[in-house]
Amino acid sequence: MDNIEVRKRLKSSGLRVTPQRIAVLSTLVESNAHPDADQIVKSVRQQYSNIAIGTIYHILDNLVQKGIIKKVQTEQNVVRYDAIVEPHIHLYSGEENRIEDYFDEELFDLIQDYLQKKEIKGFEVNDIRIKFLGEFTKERK
Amino acid sequence: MDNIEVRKRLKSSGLRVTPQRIAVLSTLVESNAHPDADQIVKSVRQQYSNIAIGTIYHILDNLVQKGIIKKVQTEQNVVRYDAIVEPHIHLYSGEENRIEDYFDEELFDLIQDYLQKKEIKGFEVNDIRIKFLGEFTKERK
DNA sequence: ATATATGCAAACTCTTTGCATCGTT
DNA sequence: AACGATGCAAAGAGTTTGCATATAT
Repeated sequence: MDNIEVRKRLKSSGLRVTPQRIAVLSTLVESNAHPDADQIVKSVRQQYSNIAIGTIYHILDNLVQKGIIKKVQTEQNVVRYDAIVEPHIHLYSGEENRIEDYFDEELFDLIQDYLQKKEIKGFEVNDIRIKFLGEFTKERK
Repeated sequence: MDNIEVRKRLKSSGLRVTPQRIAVLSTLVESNAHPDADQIVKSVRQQYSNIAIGTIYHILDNLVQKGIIKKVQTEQNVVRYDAIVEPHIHLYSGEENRIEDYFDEELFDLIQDYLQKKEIKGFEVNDIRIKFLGEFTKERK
């Protein structure tokens, strides 16, 4: 996704299009490492050396509110961010503290179908989060 | 589970059986609310008024290391704890910040079977974490 | 007796907040 | 011009750490 597309996404969400927001969202879109706020700060500061940490947190909050990005929880105590909002699975290695995306529509369909047949009493499901904990092997390294 | 069972669990894991550990683990076993460290401190202090926060964190870490309890991530930035280590799903309402357990062996079997047939390239799955985000309806309230 | 656990307090990390200034619409 | 966004610094929450003392084995 290029900058024009990033600007469009911001604009259509009703957020003002500022250089800082473009930089934050671009960074996130270009990264597949699910960076935390600190990593985003470091990355964005290569371009905007004086962007404030508070601003980064504000922007990330804005983007989450608008559904443009998602928060990712980790075993550590740090929020990470993901620019992919389509359903997907996170492969997580605690040893490496590494998150990779794993797309498997078939599996999601399987679960969706299951939930439709056998609904949960007293709970309405809006979103499904699946995480596989484990270890990355050579092929993926 | 009574205190004797809690002591057994601690002992068989190799941890020294201290009153503080018994209190922390008992609290966790008796709660189904997936409490965070602060809530555990408050609960345990009804019995041991001078237990230190640092000690609670130490104990919780010990228990997690030994696989007696598990950490639970939430949308907020607080770690919560779960004494149930068997596979189960978490129903989570952000509005209420509430986590409920949902046991569904059939669904886990479904996923297990699926993973056995179609393994993920470059990743070995050790644990599956599933969370449904949504809203609790009247019946469950 | 020894190794480990606890209590306490200080330190640390990540995140949030208040407020003046700046920039987008 | 007006409202919202940014920068800065201080504060806050949750968690970790160091060290002396206490306790389980």
